[in-house]
Formats: sequence, C-alpha cells, structure tokens
Amino acid sequence: MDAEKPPPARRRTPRGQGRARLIEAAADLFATQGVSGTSLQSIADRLGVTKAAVYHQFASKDDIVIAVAEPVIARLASIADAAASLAPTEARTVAIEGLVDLALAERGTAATMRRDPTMAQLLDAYEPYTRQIARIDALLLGAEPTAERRIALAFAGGGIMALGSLPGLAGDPHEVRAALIAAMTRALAV
Amino acid sequence: MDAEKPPPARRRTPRGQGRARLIEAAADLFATQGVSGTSLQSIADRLGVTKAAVYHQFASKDDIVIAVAEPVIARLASIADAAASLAPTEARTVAIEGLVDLALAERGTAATMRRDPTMAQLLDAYEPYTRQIARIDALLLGAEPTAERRIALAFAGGGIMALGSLPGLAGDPHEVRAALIAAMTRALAV
DNA sequence: GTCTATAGGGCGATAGAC
DNA sequence: GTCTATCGCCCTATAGAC
Repeated sequence: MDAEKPPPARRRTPRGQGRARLIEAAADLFATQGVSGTSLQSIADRLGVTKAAVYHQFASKDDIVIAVAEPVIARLASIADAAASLAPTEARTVAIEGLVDLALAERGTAATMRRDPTMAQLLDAYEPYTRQIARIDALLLGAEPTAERRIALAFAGGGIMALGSLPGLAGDPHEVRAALIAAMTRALAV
Repeated sequence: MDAEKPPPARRRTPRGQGRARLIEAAADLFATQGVSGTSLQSIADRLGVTKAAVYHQFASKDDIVIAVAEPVIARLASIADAAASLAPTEARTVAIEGLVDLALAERGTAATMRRDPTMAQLLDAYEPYTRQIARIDALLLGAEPTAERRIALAFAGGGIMALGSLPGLAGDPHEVRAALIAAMTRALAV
C-alpha cells in the first residue's frame, strides 16, 4: 500500500448538497411552469451555475424529474407501511391522514406528479412509483372495489392533489388539515 | 353601389370547419402532452397541413389555447345562468350536476384548463373565464363562505377535473355520472 | 387557405479545459 | 464541480408565392 495519504480535503459544500439544492430548484420550477416548460438553463440560472454543471449531477432531464419525485414516493411507501398492519378501518384513516399530510408538506411536487403530463407519463413507467400507488389504492378501495368506490377514489385523489391551486390556503394549518381530512373522508364514504 | 355581384363561391369546406378541426386537434394534444409540450408543428402534422396554415387561422399559440378553452367557458356560463334564478339549495344541485356533465363531456379540455400550468396562467388573466368561475364558486360556497367550505370547494374542484386520470371510466355512463355527483355532493356537504 | 422558405432563438446534450 | 464552447435539432413566428 502507499504511504499514509493526507485526509481528504473538506468539501466547501457538504456532499450531495449541490444535488439537493438542484432538486429543490427544479421541483419549484416544475410546479409553477410544468416540466416541459422548464429548461435546464432556467434551473441552472436559479442556482447561479451553467447548464454543464447541471449535467455533472444528472445525466438527463428525465433523471431530474425522477429525482424530484423520489421523496414523495418514499413518503407514499411510509404511509402504506404504516397502514399495512392495521385493521381495514384504521388503515383507511391512517392512509387518508398520511396523504393529506403528504399533500400539505410537498404541495407543489405532489400536485405536479399528478398533473404534469410529462411527469405523469414518466412515473407511470417507473415501477417504484406505481407499486406504492397500487398499495395505497388497495387500502382505500377496501375489499369490495365497486365501480362507485373506484370513481370516488379517483375523485378524492384528484382533490387531494389540487391544493396547488388553493391560493388562500393561508390560515390555521391545523384547521386546513382537519378540513381536508374531513372532505376526503366524506368523498370516500361510499 | 356596385352592380350585382356574383354569389360567393361555395367553399370546399364549410366556413370555420378548418378552425374547428384545428381546435379539436389542439385540445387533444394539449390534454395528452400539455400546452408547453405541444408544438405548432405537431398540431399541423395531425391535420396534415403545414405550420403556416395554422398561422393563417390563429395569430399565436396563445390564441389557440384560449380558443380551446372557449367552449368550456361557454358551458360554465350556461351553468351559472341556469342556477342564478333558483333558490340556494336547488342552485347548488344544478351547479354540481352541470359541472359533472361538463367534466364528462369535455373531459380532456376541462382537466387541462385546471392542470396545465401554461393554460391555467393564461386563463387566470382572461376575464371571461375568471368571471364565470367566480359565479360558480359563489353558488357552491353559499352565503357563509367559511374556511372549511372554501377548502372543501377547492378539494371538489380538483376532484371533478381529475377524470382524465381515470382509465377505467368505462362502464355505464349513468352510473359514472351518478357516482361523481354523489362524491362531489358528499365532499361539499360541510 | 395552402404552400415553401427562412429568420432568429432556445432546446437538450456533449467535449474538454481547469 | 465548475467553466466555455459547440453540435444538431426544434421552436415560434414571419414573408411572400400560388
């Protein structure tokens, strides 16, 4: 082996922070302009770097889109995990509350994942996403997935992700959360 | 005045039909690829003409976007008109049924108007649209627009426009319609 | 109402220096 | 991990013939 090497130079920015900043900027732009409407140049501009620096972190624009969705997918998995061991009624409650909290915490990205055509088509072909969606749908549909229940679920799914278009969502966060849970529970009460 | 003119030559295609076909093609592409993701070239390709022919009918891409939304705006106005002379309770019922029928009839476009960032931003600055939305919101919010009612309305508005993402919407249309009206009524029953 | 042709610029992506 | 420079393509929009 070689003689002792000097300790690796401390990065000026912690490992992965540049990547995290990029994901945050991209998520924000995707939410307001759509994926197709967001150029790599505009992402680079927001970070104060060039396009080439963006390409150093991600091989393609599609990779950035997936990376933006990843934290939401992870939360979907957590929700499904938490509900998996519960009885059907409690599982439904946990799933609804989890989805509302997710929609509120990741409002822009969660909405973009459902609304943006580019993002939606990419995710439909991304198995880690479709798997978690299938688990949550199964929880909310229950043992007897009638047509009426399926329609109510699609309706509620769209509603919960529509918060991006709620400008006056200001107000007591607890009140907002409770009202959303109530609305979703009512919509699903077939 | 001049002497009698010969009758105008019969158009090979009825007046405005080219325009209507273009709007239909654009609406379909906007719904599946988003406005930003749809080029004028792709619209022209679908019609079997060139881009220049498209520019003969519309001065800009924005004009096409507005033209696509126009039929939906007209139906929103009809719904608000029909409900205007009714008592609050009946007005709500008429509004809900009208919105469900609208969402089912113009599924792709109605969804695009709410979901697509480009379309939504254009419409937010288009007074004929915002005026009708305000009328319908007022009908559904009732005399006491509490925060909870506003949240339920936003939720229901997103849900009713989420039908584009319902692949299995096949089935008895009457059943689908009834299930949607029921889900929306429940969501709004604050 | 359609065409060809082109202006003028932005796009995603790559190469290679530092 | 950032830069400059560039490739090749596609974009919206315009000009002008038929």
